[in-house]
Parts: sequence; C-alpha cells; structure tokens
Amino acid sequence: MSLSRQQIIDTALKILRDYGLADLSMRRLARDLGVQPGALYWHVKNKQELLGVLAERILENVDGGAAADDVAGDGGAAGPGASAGSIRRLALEIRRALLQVRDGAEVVSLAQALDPQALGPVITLRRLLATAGLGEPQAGWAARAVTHYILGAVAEEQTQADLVRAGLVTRDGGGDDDGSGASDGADDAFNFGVDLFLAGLSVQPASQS
Amino acid sequence: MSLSRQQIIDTALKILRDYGLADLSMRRLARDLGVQPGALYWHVKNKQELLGVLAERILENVDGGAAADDVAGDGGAAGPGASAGSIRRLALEIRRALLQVRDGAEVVSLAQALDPQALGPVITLRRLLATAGLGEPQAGWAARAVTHYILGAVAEEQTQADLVRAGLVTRDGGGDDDGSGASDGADDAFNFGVDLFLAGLSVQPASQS
DNA sequence: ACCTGAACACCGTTCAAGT
DNA sequence: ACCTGAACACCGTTCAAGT
Repeated sequence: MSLSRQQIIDTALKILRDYGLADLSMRRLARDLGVQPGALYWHVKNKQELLGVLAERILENVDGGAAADDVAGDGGAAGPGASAGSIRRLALEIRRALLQVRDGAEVVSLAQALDPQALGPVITLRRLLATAGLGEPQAGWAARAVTHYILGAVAEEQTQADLVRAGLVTRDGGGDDDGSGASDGADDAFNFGVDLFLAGLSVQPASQS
Repeated sequence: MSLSRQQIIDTALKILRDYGLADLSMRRLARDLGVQPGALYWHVKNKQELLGVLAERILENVDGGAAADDVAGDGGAAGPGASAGSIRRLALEIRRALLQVRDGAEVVSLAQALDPQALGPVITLRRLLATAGLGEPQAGWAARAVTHYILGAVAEEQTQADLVRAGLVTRDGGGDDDGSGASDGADDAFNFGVDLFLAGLSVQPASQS
C-alpha cells in the first residue's frame, strides 16, 4: 500500500519514544519501515524537516486553555494583567509535553534554533505576555527567554535520565537513591525557575536606549 | 616530536573557531594534525571528553573580578546583597566569551548537559546568588536557570549566524538589512532577559514544598 | 610509550534506473 | 508517482601490530 508521509512521521516518533534521539537515523527509520533509505526522501525533504515536524507533534496538545485566565488572586507575583497564572500553567504544560517523549527537549531545541517563533507555544507565550502589558519588542524577548529556560531545564533532566538509563551515572550525582519516586526534586527546581521569571515580569525593568 | 594532548586541544579549538562544530570531527582533526584517527585516542578518551575540555577553554577567562561587587547604587532591581551588578556583569561576560568561538554556546551546552555544575562560571554564579541571600537548594536552581537562559539565547544567536553564513536565511527573518552593523538588536534582547532574572531575584518567591 | 593500518559498524543524501 | 540499488563522502571507535 506504499509509504506515506504520515507513517514516516509516526514511526519516527515511535523510535524517539522507545529508543531516543541517538537511535533516530534515516537508515534505522527506513529499516523499521521495510524500505530503502532513499525512499524516505520522496516524502520528506531531509532529516531536519522531519525533526521540525516531530517538534510540532511533541507540542501539539499544548496551549493550555490559554485563553482562559484566572483573574482571582493567586497569592504571588502577578503581572499587571493578572495572567501570571496562565503563564505558569503554560510553562508547566510545555514541560509535561516535552517529558512525554524521550529527548523531547533536545528535538524541540533543534527545531527552535533553526526557526525561532515557529513553535506554537512560543507564540502563545508571547500573546500572554502582551496581555500582561509588555510592548512589542519586549514580549517577544521575554517569550524566547522563558522558552530557553524551559528547553534548557528539561533537556538537562532528560540527558540526566539518559545517563542513568545507560548506567553511566546514579541519580543526583552521588545522592541517596531511595527509589520512592517521589517528585524527583526536578519539579521544585523547575517551578522555582518559572517563578523567577514571573516575579521579574511584574517589575518590568527599563531597557537601556 | 610526537603528538601531545595540548596540540590536539589547540587544533580542535582552531577548527571550531574557523569552521564551526559541524566540521569538528575526530577524522578531520587527525588529518589537520597529520596523524591517523586512532592516534588521538591515546591522548584523549573520546570526542565527548574533548568537547568538555573545549568548553572549559572557551570559558577560561570568565569570572569577571567576581569577588569585587559594587555596593554603590546602580539604579535598578538589586538583590538584598547588592550583587545584582556583579551577576549582570558575569552574565554579559559569559556571553562575550561564548561569542568569541563559533558555536561556542552549543559546545558548552553539550558539556553542561552531561555534567551540570562542572563549569566554572556556573559555580561563580551560584556563589554570587548565595551572597545575594539565596539558600542552598535555591541558589543552585537559580544559577542553572540563568545558565540555561544564557546558553539558549547565545546558541540561538550563533545558529542564526551560521544560517546567514550559509546563505539559507537573511538577517532577522525578513527585516530590513541596513548593513550598518549597529549592535544587532541581539544585545538588547539579551540584556532584557538578564534584567528579567535580576528583577525576579529581588523578590524571592516562596516555593511550594 | 606512542602510532599506523585496517577494520567494524555505522551515518545523510543523491540519483539513475526500474515499475 | 514512487521506490530500489548502488554509490559518494563521510562518521566514532577499537585494536593488533609495528617502532
């Protein structure tokens, strides 16, 4: 029944989930599809385009009812527009989506480096920041800053997980591994970073020039 | 006079500066040194170790008289310890060092992902944050958050520069290229992000345990 | 101790030729 | 239109054997 672009993407995502980015080669992908490597290039421009599509897929379910913002008091640092809650919620959702797929942050980083603003959640983020009162160059800058933080933090988590899987390192770099699986500490670290941004946003420092 | 670890590192750095990370292969490195690829493995464990050493080299001159903090008013968001100025200065210095070497942020990111805290400037950053009044889990979290932002932002700058070099894209993705070479806009974007962090640090939001 | 030669097990991409 | 076969130009790493 011939090869389709959709099954290439689906199979690629499956390899990513099950084996990680290091195992996602065009040749391995072709083998899993029972086809010659060259056949892929009829349906897909090159590996980079494929990774870009995968990045979109990884984030496709993210946007967090972003239109709905809670105006009620959330007892913390809130921006002028009361959308601090929405921003935090969006950030946590992006992280959750990235963590669903092995090396997800790395894949999205590759796509984002080549084409900043291309990703949906980044646009949503900028919109929220605009609603919070930021003007046009600043909203974009802030959105990308938050994105860099999220991608860096989650990439670090996932790389560490890869290393643990490979047996090259134990959790926390020497800490006690109690195996209880209770929230990891990574959650707290991530939330702290997000709060840092949100607190900063409520102040709106003057930019020089 | 035989091969030395030092000249391997020096030559690798030269390839990085002149041609970028994509051209830095063990085989290319061996060729430039007039030696067989296998010879490198006598002096260096593998490519990853080499990249780690390069990351240190890229950042070696960074630490920004970090001991010296200006207590005088700097008219902005300052932490309790008056070290907001030092933190900003350190962040700008890290960026400057990364920009000296083509794909410098990418290389440092690779090293940092495998071993967070290993990098000198990250430690300096944590120390400054501790001086600013942050406790022990938080100072480390904040230091890594700032690091992720810096690496992500500069990596984006450099990837864009690579694409421009390759002629695959023009500046700013459709903007007017006036060729005046005046500060790029990237400087402003970067400073804005750093200020965001600094403003956030002066507030110290409560983290949910 | 330090390096060569040669191999092992891979890559991404292209493209004539087939159907 | 869609795929195969085969090639081109590479990778990182290992390791017997040489000096």
